[in-house]
Amino acid sequence: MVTTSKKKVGILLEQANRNSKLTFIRVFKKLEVDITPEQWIILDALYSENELTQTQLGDIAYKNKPTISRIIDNTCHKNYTKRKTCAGDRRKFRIHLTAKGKKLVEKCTPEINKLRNYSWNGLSSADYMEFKRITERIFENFTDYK
Amino acid sequence: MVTTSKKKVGILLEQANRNSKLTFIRVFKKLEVDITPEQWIILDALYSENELTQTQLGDIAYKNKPTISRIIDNTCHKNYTKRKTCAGDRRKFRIHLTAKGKKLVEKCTPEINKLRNYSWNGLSSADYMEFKRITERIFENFTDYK
DNA sequence: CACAATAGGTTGCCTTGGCAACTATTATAT
DNA sequence: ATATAATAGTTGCCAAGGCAACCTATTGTG
Repeated sequence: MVTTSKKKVGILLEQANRNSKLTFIRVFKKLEVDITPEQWIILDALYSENELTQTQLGDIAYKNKPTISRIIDNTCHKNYTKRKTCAGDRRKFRIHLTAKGKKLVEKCTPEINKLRNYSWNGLSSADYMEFKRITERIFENFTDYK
Repeated sequence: MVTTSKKKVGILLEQANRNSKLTFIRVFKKLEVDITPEQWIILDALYSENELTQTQLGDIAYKNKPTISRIIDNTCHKNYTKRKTCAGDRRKFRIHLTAKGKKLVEKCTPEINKLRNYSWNGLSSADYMEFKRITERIFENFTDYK
C-alpha cells in the first residue's frame, strides 16, 4: 500500500518532463538546429495549421500570453515565423511559418518522430491510454483543488 | 489505435506538470507563505533529513548545480535555510533549516498533504503504480535515446 | 611528491514562465 | 451613443533552468 504522503506526483511529473525537454534539446543540437523545445511546439503546430493567432498557439502549447508572445518573438527574430496583422480584427496577429521555418520543420520531423516513437519503447498502446487517462485526471484534480 | 505521431507525451507531461506547479503556487499564496514550488521541495527535503549538501539536494529535486545553488540562495535570503561550511570537506556546504524554515514547513505540511491527496482523487493505488511505472519508463527511454 | 582528474559550487548569458499592470481594439449593455 | 466589459497582446520584474566557463578543494596515479 502506497500512502498518500508517499505519492509525490509532482516529482515524477517534473522529472519525466525535464528529461523529455533535455532530450529534445540534445536532438536539436545533434541536428544542428537552433531552436528550443518550446519553439518547436510552435513551429510544429504552425506546420499542421498555418496562420494561428498567439492565443490559439498559447492554447495548443498551454502557455500564457506573455510567454507565448516571447517565444514567438524568438522564432520571429530567427526568421522562422512572421506576424501578420489581421484585417478583420486589428488586435490579433496571424502567425505564419516562413519558407525557412517550413524547411526547418521538415528537417526535424523525421528525427522527432523517431524520438517520439522511442520514448514509448517497451510500452503498449493500452499503456498510452492509461497514461493519458491518469495525467488528464491529475490535471483536472489540480484545476479543481480549492 | 493511437499512432505514434499522435502520442505527444511531452505535451501531456508539460500540461500536468505546469498545472501542478500553478496549484502549488496558489496554495502557497492562500497560506500567505512566500515560497515557490521549487523552494518547497528543498525545504520539505531538509525537514525530513537536515544537513544535506547542495549536490544531494540537486539529486533529490532533479536539478543541476547552478539551479540548486540559486534556489538555495533564495531560501537563504529569506532566512529559511543556512549554509554551513563542512569541516571534513571544505568544498561542500551542509544546508540546514533555520527555526523560521522549520516553522514554515510545519505551517504548510497539512495543506500540502491535502493537496497531494486531492491530486489523486478518483484514482486508485493501482493507478499510482501504473503511473509510476509508465513515467519512469518514459524517463529511461528519453535517457537512453541516442 | 607532482600533476592530472574529479568533485562541489558559482557566475554569466540566455530562454521560459510566473504575476501584475498596461495599451489598444472589439463587443455588450444601458 | 456612450460607458463598460472583454479580448489580444506587450512590458517589467523576478525565479527557474539550460549551457559553458570558471574556481577551489580533494583524490588518484605515475
